[in-house]
Amino acid sequence: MVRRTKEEALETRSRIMEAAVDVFFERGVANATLNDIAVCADVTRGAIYWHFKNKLDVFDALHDQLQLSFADTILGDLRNDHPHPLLQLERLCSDLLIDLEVNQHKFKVLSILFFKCDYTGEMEHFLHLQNARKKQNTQLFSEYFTRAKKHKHLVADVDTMVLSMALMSYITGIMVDYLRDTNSIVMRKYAPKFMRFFFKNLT
Amino acid sequence: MVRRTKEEALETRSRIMEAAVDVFFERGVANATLNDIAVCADVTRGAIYWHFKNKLDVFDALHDQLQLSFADTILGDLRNDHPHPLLQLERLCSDLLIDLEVNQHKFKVLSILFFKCDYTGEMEHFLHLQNARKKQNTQLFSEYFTRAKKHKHLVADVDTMVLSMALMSYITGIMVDYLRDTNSIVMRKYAPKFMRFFFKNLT
DNA sequence: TATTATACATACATTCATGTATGTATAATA
DNA sequence: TATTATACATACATGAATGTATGTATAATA
Repeated sequence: MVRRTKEEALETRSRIMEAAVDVFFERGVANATLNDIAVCADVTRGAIYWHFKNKLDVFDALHDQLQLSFADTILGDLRNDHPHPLLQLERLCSDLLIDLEVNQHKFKVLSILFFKCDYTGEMEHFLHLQNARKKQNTQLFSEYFTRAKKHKHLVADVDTMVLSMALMSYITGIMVDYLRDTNSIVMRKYAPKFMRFFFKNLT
Repeated sequence: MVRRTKEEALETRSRIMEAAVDVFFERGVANATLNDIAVCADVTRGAIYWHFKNKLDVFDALHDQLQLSFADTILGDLRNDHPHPLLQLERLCSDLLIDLEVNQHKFKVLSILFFKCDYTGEMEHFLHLQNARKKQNTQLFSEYFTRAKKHKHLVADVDTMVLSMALMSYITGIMVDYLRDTNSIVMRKYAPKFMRFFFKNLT
């Protein structure tokens, strides 16, 4: 029994979160027990109850982390004033998809969100969060199209919001299908193809 | 305590399945108890254990039912030798999406599959089933494109499988986004728009 | 340096769903 | 019509996860 420093405590907290990712990924959120997570993080349940209110609170932390990372990526990309916004967006989307193949952490967390948890009861709240984020991200996507209009790369009468929603759903679908069956395609090869197809009749 | 006839027994079985849909939809598969389902179906757990092995077996029945219905719809449509396969497929996809808004049962079951269950442990099996079905349905989709090539509606050098996969993912994404937030769009209005956009550069 | 709050570990009580075993009235069947 | 299998209902034992209460060694702080 040792009293940890504040630094060590923070490290414990993030170890718990990493362990939660692994346990949620393998056992599912509903089926995962706090003891599973504790064992995986090499602590006891006491530690988890110290850092988090309960299992939901752990999930909440993971959820928040991912949601923010997505919006950040887009916002960061938007700061770059690209001469051809459509190509810029095409590249961004392609990269987002390919990142699933590269970034093991994102892959696991997204797999959890799509396939390893049920959004009922207190979990339903997270669907609302996802919807809110989706609307924000759709807005961000439409910004690319608006810029494209200014560059005369896009005819003025297209509905940028419908276009953004379509693109968002397209990406969601590709992600879902990929996460469900990782072996079905190699993202590095197919993501550009899929995206090229979408943007082909725009550029 | 009455002994039911065979007819009544079959009715009991389907009542249990319907109740399961409602309970799974509200409480989630993992969180739903067999007692919840029993109460909802106005029977006891004994009845469920008589008709099904356990909760997973109930889910399996629901899963099977839906999977078959989808393939049937496509196969039935393919029997119709339409003069313009691309428009035929566009219409089919649009109808499939709009059906979510009309058919309450499909809506609930698909919501369960996407958002109310986690595919871990013994549930993982169903992901494999879904992958297998997806491959079959993608094949069926590509049949439309192959026919379109014969009609010279599609240039010969496009990869029909990639096109089918893209379309499949597109539909998946639209479904997921719609099921997650039913109020975001009116399918009757947007499904044709989304589909038109996809087929615009093909037709 | 004395005190206090921290960062956990340990122990316990409660709840609750599951599977199974058993009971039983009555269709089905011969 | 007698028998048997059916279609459930009821009762019970088991296990397991949760939340909390309590213990404690030591950073932090004054």
